[in-house]
Amino acid sequence: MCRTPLMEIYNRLLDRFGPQHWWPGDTPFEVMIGAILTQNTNWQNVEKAIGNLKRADCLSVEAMHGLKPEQLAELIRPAGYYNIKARRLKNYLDWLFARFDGDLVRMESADTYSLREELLAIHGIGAETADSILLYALNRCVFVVDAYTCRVLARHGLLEPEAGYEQVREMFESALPPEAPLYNEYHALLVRVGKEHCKPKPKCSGCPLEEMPHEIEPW
DNA sequence: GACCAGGCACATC
DNA sequence: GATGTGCATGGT
Repeated sequence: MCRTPLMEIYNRLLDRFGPQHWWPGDTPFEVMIGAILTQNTNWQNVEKAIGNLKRADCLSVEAMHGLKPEQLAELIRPAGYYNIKARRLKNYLDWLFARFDGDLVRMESADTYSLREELLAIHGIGAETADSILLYALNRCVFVVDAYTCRVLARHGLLEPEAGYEQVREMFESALPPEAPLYNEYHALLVRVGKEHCKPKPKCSGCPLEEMPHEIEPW
């Protein structure tokens, strides 16, 4: 059994919270759209926006691509930053059509890291959004780092305060077996424990990582 | 009313 | 390269 600190943390979180069944989304496309809509936004607000898109029958590659930016903005208004996000969604859809003719099946055949580079080149798609799409929509073995990941690890002294996104991602990917279901569950668990026990302020309480075994130390 | 939420791009120094 | 700012809704 793998006993690295990061695996130990994972096992603790899984014991405490159980499987999180992420990402909430019915289809890979819905997951992709949710990844963009949730940028710096509460998931509850994203659900309202996705609900609007579904009711308008616009939660498909073709339908959304056919919307004008202002129409899309109105539908996603509850998710906040709606003008910016409408533009970002359009940029993503434009790329999907330019690169794969809007066909997600064709997207599946692309290499993970060349796909990652292409996603990062889209205006409005940053590292976390790209990796969320790769892991949660396409089941690629890429660890998603987010604000919760950094906050939880930093709060427990497991991260250098100045660690950047790529550094944290590589830390996880080099410490864990390369299994997408593991990455999926781990990130979801970090969000869960972050939401419930690691508020920005005051300090966290009742966190299952508070009483880590002695052998688990910062690296 | 203040704070927070599963970022990102851009301006400025 | 580091730091600050705009983008915006909705829940607590």
